[in-house]
Amino acid sequence: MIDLNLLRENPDAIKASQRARGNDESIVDEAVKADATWRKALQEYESLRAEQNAAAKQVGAASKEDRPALIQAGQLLAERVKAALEIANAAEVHLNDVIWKIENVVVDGVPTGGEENFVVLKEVGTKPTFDFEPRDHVALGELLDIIDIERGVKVSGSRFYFLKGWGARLELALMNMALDLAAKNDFTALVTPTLVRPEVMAGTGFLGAHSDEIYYLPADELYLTGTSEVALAGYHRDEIIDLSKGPLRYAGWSTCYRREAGSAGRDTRGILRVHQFNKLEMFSYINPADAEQEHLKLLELEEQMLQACELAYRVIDTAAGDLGSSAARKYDSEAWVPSQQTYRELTSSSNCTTFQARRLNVRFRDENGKTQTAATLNGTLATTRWLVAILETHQQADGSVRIPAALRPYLGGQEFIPVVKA
RNA sequence: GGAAGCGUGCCGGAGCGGCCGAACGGAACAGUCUUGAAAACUGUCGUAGUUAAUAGCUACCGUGGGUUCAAAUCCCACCGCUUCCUCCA
Repeated sequence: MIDLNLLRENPDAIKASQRARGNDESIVDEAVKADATWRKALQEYESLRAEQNAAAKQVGAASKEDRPALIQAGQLLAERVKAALEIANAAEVHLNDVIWKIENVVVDGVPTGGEENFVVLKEVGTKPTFDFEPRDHVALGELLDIIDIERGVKVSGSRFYFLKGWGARLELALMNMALDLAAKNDFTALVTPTLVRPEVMAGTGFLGAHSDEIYYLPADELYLTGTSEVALAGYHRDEIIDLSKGPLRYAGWSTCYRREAGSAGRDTRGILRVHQFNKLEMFSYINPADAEQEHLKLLELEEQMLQACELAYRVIDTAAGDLGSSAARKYDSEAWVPSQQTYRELTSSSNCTTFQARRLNVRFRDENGKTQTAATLNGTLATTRWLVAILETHQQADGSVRIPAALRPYLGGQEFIPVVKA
């Protein structure tokens, strides 16, 4: 949710953001109008209510004889109050309807345009070259007997899989390495719930246009989360958190569930795009003044992970039109996937400024003791998808896969994943 | 799943339908005293909306409805917690 004060003081800034995103600008004018209407209605109601409160007090103090007349007057007043309240409530509902449609105001410097208008900030590492015909991760998974897609489909349907043997261990090793890195950098580990209430899901901004991406359990009114970001953002909902000793940082591990409703036919091969995977997510609660700096820190840690996995990658600054509704800026890092001869997203880090926290009512006390809405940021430190890039990048001619040195301590020192099928 | 009880401010804990945004205690903060500290004493001590306003007004006593001139206080529903029983790990 955007800041109402910004709407009142500088609606043009919001319009500019809407333009950059390719969103409707006129909704800002509508919001300004709705806000004014609501405030007027609210004042109307409040002054009537004040009158009523005073009148009710008189009844209490009045003598037996005077009471009937006062009560009768009060009855009339009560009706007017009720009517005024209804008007004010309706105005507030309308205001919220409009205001919730406005997406977060983008940070200065975010490239304008749509999905293809991203700016490449850097390219790191050398893309692997092979003096043999490289296999894709599906072939490698079969050869090494570490990814069983066939049985995943048998048990759960398309876009499901089993990780097996070294595959399962590799994923856990990756998660553990990421967790260690996070812990070293002041992130508290959290294993989070993956079923959340509607308010939390809505608060994080996932129930907007893309709500059909989300699994929902109507019998229990719970949503399955597509990322632990949801639980991590809800963690401090309705709290005044203490940021006086610095930001609150969490590293949330969870399984993630995505319906992939809009991507039928896309990435159908392998485990690049699946309904269920695991992820370690960084999440920071911070003073908004420090949010951009924190964003760079998250990116830096993501890069450390990519480098530890010895992957070639690039970092992009996502264009405004491709940002999620909560994000004011988003950096993605994409690793080179040899079988596709292209970069694929492995991490995504968003600065949500105060947008998410305002919806979830997460505040802190500033230097003056005043409560202020906190800023929230999130970033990926590891996901199951990383296995795709790792396996394909480090494959050998015989199909075995070299394990990056940084991961070996988490795998009992193992250096290669051996071929088990001829 | 069945039964009973309970949900009040940072915590504990009062609260006859009007005088309750809420007693009292603790914690915290500030000050007095003290060489310093403790103790004692004094004071401050919720959040939000509206407003030019740290004035006023409004709202909030689990949540949502209702009754009433007036609700923390009565009624209904829901949610949560505790205990007992049952069940299952």
